[in-house]
Amino acid sequence: MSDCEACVVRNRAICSALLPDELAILSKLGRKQHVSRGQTLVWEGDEALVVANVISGVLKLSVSTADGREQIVGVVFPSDFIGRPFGKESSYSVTALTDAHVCIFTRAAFDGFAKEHPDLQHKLLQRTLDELDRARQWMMLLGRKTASERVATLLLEISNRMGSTSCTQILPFLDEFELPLDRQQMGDVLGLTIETVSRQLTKLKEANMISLPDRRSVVIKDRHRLQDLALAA
Amino acid sequence: MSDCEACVVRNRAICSALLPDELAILSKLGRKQHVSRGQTLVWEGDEALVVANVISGVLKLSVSTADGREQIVGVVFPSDFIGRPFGKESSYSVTALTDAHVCIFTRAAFDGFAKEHPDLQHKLLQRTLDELDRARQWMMLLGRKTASERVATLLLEISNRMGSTSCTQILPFLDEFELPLDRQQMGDVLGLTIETVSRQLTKLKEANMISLPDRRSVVIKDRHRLQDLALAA
DNA sequence: TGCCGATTTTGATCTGCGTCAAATGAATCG
DNA sequence: CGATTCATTTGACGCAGATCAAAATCGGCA
Repeated sequence: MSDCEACVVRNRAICSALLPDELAILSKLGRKQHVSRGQTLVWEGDEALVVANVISGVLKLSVSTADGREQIVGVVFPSDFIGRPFGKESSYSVTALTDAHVCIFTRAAFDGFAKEHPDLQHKLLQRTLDELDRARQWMMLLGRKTASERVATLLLEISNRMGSTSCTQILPFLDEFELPLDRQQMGDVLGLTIETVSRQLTKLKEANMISLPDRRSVVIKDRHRLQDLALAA
Repeated sequence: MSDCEACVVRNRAICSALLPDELAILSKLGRKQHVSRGQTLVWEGDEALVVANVISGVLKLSVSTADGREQIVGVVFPSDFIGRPFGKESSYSVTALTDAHVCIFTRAAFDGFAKEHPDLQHKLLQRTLDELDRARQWMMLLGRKTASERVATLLLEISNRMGSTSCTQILPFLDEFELPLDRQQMGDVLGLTIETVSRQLTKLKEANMISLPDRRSVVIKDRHRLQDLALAA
């Protein structure tokens, strides 16, 4: 793999737990790979043979039923970690929502390296704990929030996640951003249909909380009111 | 704390990662505590000051909205780990569903010990990854499954979890068991109302997939059909 | 610039589950 | 052992969001 020291996510990915010489060893185990929008990196139910760091782009983690219903169970951004180290088949598919670059490892190679590097495992544990907290917050959304609360929550969540990984790095969130998801995918994250998502967006627009310059863009015009709605107060 | 070597969950809890002399040190940091049914160990939003292992009993992890809606985001059984090590406030409450015994540590003491014991952190990482997989499967349930599919899934899940922690230890699941949840709590796990849960149970009973000897007992009479329903095929 | 296919929005209608209310059953206690 | 209380079930009805259908809008490309 090319130079890790120059990697744009060097300081945010789990690699930040490593010293330069350790990083050099790890870099030999992985390789940089391009993933095109729509391409699936890991299939639900397959043995998880690879893990990866996201360098650029956005990917979804999704679960499907036999009859074709889909639920997106996670969205990963640059510097996030993908995959299931230490055994087990993957319980979800990983698919690129935008063109992406990932830094990919075979699970066997990564596991072996991780065993020898407690600091890396510590970083991974913290990340996994954070991810679990996020998943649980989302369970509240899916189990108990109304459609408008769900859509408001998603917009704020994306605003926050995109902000913290934006090039500027300074803003905690962005008031204007491009959605990495289309309407169908927003429905799949929120447990709603495409029509309901569309209707709720129109309502938020009419209530002057947001505007929608084009189908992929969102401008948050009244963050405060959007937050009140999202919190389900 | 009393003798860890004799602990009933010694071989299943994260402590199994430790050697006898390490265990002796850890045991000095914690203490055994009784928690009565209904008692809350950790409050949502509070700084997470304790972590614990469950020795006996069942506890729920729950999230609430300002206006009183509740979602149960996890149910923990004997040998499971509770809490959020390494900083952060707790994003959920922990409350006993039955009388319970836990082996409790201050977070500071546990964090310090864990830092020195990579094997413990490794165990904790695996457990957290498993928990995350379970949470994501539950997101599919909450986002996309119908009421009857949800109830079927819950019954099978409890059957499995209770089986693997039962005294016999041999069975992968139990066909007869006591529910640790009442109807309201089942609704709170499933994102349904108490009435819907009750109606679906009646339907499953009428379809001869289960029987309900009393309000807390369930007998699975046709696991195969129940599984088909749960899988949403 | 104007056409074509895909995405999104909007409209009309339906339905699964929620809400409200009452009846039944099971546990506790004097 | 009957009275009280709480949990659960059952019934009637309403509504948020799903479904089905059509119109509008956007993006790409010749």
